[in-house]
Amino acid sequence: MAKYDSTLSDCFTALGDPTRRRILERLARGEASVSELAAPHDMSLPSFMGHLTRLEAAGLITTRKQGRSRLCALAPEAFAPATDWLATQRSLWEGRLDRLDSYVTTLMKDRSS
Amino acid sequence: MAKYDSTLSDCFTALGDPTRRRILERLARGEASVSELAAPHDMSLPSFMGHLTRLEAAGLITTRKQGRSRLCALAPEAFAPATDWLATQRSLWEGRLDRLDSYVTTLMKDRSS
DNA sequence: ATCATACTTAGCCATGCGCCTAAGTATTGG
DNA sequence: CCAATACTTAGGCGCATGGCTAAGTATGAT
Repeated sequence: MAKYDSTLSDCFTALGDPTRRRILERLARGEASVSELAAPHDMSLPSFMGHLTRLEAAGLITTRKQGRSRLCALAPEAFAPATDWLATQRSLWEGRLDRLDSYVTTLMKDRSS
Repeated sequence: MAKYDSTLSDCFTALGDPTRRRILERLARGEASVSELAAPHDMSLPSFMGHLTRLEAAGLITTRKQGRSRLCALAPEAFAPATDWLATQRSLWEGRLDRLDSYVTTLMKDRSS
C-alpha cells in the first residue's frame, strides 16, 4: 500500500460533502439519471454536475450516456478502501486497549502475589 | 438525524488528508506530544498544527496542555458516525441486491411452473 | 424542420485549504 | 536571571472547491 493513497483520500473527501452523500444514498436504491438525481437539490445543474463528476473521479459511481440522458449507478466496491481503513484503525485501537488490559491484569496479579 | 450533518462532514473531510490519517494511525498506538507527532512529517510546525487543529475540531482527537508540551490522544468513539454511515449505506445496497435476488428467484419459479 | 429536453462547456467569483516565514509567548533547565 | 524548548499567533501566497449565469451541443418529440 502506498504511503500517499490518493484513492483513499479522494474517497473520503468525496464523502465529506452532504450533497454527495445524499446522492449516494439515493443511488443505493438504484440507477438514476442526472436530472432525477438533481431534482431534490436546490442548486444549478452545472454545480450539481460538479458533484457527480467528483463522485465519478473518486470511483464511487459509474455513469453512461443513454440517449440524451446520463444514467448514474453506485459502484459499491469502491467503498471498501474507506471501510477497510476504518476497520484497521479500529483494530489498532482495540489491540492497544487489549494490551493495556493485559498489562493491568498482570499488575494486579503481581500485587496479589 | 439531521439532513445536513456537519459532524459527519467534518469527520470525513478530516480523513480525506493523508497527513491527518498518518497522525491518527500514530495516535492509535498511544498519546504523543505535538513535536513527537510532527517529527516524521517534513512540514513546518504551524502547518502541522493546522492539521491537529482540524482533527480536534472534527472531534477525532483530544489535546491537553502539560507544561510547555501539548499532548494529543485519539478519540476513537468519534469514528462511529463515519463507520455507521458506511455500514448503513452498505446495508441499503445489500438490501437492494437481496430484493433483486428474490425477484429473480420469483421469476424463475414462475417460469418453471 | 422545428422545438423542447437534457445535459455540457466556458467563464467568473468568494471562500477555504495547505503550505510558508517571521515573530511572539510560556515553561523549564542551568 | 538567562537561554533553550515547545508551541502559538500573525500574515501572506497559490490553488482547489463550491457556487453562479450564459451560451452551446446532442437527442427526442411533433
